[in-house]
Amino acid sequence: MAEYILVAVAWPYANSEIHVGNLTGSYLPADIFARYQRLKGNHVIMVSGSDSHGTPVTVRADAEKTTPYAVYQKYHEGFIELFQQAGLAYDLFTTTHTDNHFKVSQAIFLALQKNRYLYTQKETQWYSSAQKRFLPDRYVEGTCYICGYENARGDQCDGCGNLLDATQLINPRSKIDGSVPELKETEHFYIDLEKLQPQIVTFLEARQSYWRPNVLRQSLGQIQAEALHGRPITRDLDWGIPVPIDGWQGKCLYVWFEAVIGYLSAAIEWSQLTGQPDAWQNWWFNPGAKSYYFIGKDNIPFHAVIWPGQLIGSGEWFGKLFAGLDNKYLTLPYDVPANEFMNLEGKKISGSRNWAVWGRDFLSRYDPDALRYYLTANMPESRDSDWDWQDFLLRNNNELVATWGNLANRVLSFAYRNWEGQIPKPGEYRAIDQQILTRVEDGFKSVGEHFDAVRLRVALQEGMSIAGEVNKYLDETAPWFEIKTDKNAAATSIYTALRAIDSLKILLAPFLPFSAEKLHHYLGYSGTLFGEQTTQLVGDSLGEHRVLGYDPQNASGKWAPSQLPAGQKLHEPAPLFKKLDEKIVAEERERLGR
RNA sequence: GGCGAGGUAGCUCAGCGGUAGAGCAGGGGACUCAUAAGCCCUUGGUCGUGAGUUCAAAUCUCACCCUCGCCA
Repeated sequence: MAEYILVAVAWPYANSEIHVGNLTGSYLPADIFARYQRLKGNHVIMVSGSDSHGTPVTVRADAEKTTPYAVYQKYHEGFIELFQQAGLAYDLFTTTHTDNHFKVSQAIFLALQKNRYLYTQKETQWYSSAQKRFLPDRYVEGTCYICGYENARGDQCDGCGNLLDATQLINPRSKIDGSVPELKETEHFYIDLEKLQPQIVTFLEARQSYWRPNVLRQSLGQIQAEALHGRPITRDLDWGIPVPIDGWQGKCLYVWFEAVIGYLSAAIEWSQLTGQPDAWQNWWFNPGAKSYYFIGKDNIPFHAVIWPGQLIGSGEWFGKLFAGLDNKYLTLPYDVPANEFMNLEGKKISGSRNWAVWGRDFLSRYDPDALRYYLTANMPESRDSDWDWQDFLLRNNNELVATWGNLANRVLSFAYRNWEGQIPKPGEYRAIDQQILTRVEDGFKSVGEHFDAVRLRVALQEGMSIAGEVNKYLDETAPWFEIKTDKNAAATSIYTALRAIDSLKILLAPFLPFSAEKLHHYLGYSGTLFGEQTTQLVGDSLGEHRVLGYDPQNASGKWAPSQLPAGQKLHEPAPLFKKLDEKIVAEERERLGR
């Protein structure tokens, strides 16, 4: 029976470009997983969007003498362009700056309040009278009250490494304009995580048998070591979602609180845009639906602890307030397969120092499947990994091109040339033919199991090792000899090999969608394996936002072994991948850090 | 500072109590359908450091060092 699968993907912050570390950390694994689930015939929605609010966007806007709105729009457009080029097939990639998201976030806030999981608390914070706004801790600099270091940030001192209480800084000054701030009292809403803790623990315990150990320790382990405490969910800011309470003008929901709600609001927006307004409930009000959250390790506490807390705390009230339905509870995360980080040439990726491989820049010189292959083969699933240009070159040339691309190409071109451009008709299968076909067909089970457990590296490895065995099969049957003496035997070998690559095409399609479509075409099929990426401009009271979508209508790929029909007309084949020149290694390294 | 993850062949990683494994790179060989790709054979490691438990430790315990994340 088809399952409802929600693929929830981290929301990129709309104040910087996306680099390969971001891609391999969450966006790419999510897409690979979603494509697999689509091939399986499950009901998949993959959603995310630009995280558009918060101080960093405002600060950049000030620096560039523009508006936060313009800053977020600029990066948002760039994200959509990149995701199209990289084949990241979101059912909806939207933004947090929409009427819909505002409404949904406010409803979650109110539901938490109805259930008495919110409280307010007064505190003092640095206030810039010059700018007429409160300053977040990290935008205040001053002398460290512990070590005397003069350029300590409000949240942490780079001199002694201690975390600081910003209000105790000596000689404070605004990092934004250098003005001297003053302490001022302010009041904020808090989410009562202490009260939610027992339910959060129950939620985590129910999932500990299959969650990744690093995720479990950062969530359940952390809580067991140290109890949860309340956390502020509002800020003194005007760029964001207003607190939906009278008398709270000028305050907004804290970004971390509202951005995660995007997983829910994006599903709702997707329903509306596709003309099925209640469809989101199949994922969000369905205890049988499975939601997978693809995020980086820095986000584990938010997704494995606090977000479930927000959902649990909303209880029945979200359904009542937002949809007028009783007795509906929001679906809790099924899995949070968080990845570690990717470094670059042995050093931490740093955007500000340009120590990064940027997604769009990379794709202006190389193909998306080459990127997807390397990032999957090297995905930081269980520990930090490293992007190394030499390694990229070697893996591209020796694995992707040599093992898989060359296999497809040698089989296709041999068939095309010797059987008038058609799939040859095989004779009786010999033991060796049966053996390789069984091996390939078993791949749907073995690779599938790895996918189900979100072990993408191993899934790819298994697929590639099957490709290796088909190469061996060809060497053993040697159809280029057979054809000289027994064309029928050669036809059997080549048909078998074609059928094997037809299956491998599907096994590898989630990783390598562009070349899989090419191969699908060369093999003479007319449809496409996957649907199409689309964009559209949506208007609401906050302005216009472009969204990236996915139209599955023409998707014909199925997670099942090949039934390749003999006699089918082939299209003239060409290599699936490009071999790269050794000189790119030095060239690319030269660009870094400049 | 507290919690957590990781440190195994040149590179990427698996193994997690019982004579060190895979892929790629390196070396050699037979072939030629193929993007000089594929196939066969092969070199290579005192498993971060030090100590302990055990008949036996990469695998368990403790300390320390290095990298990374989270929290206050």
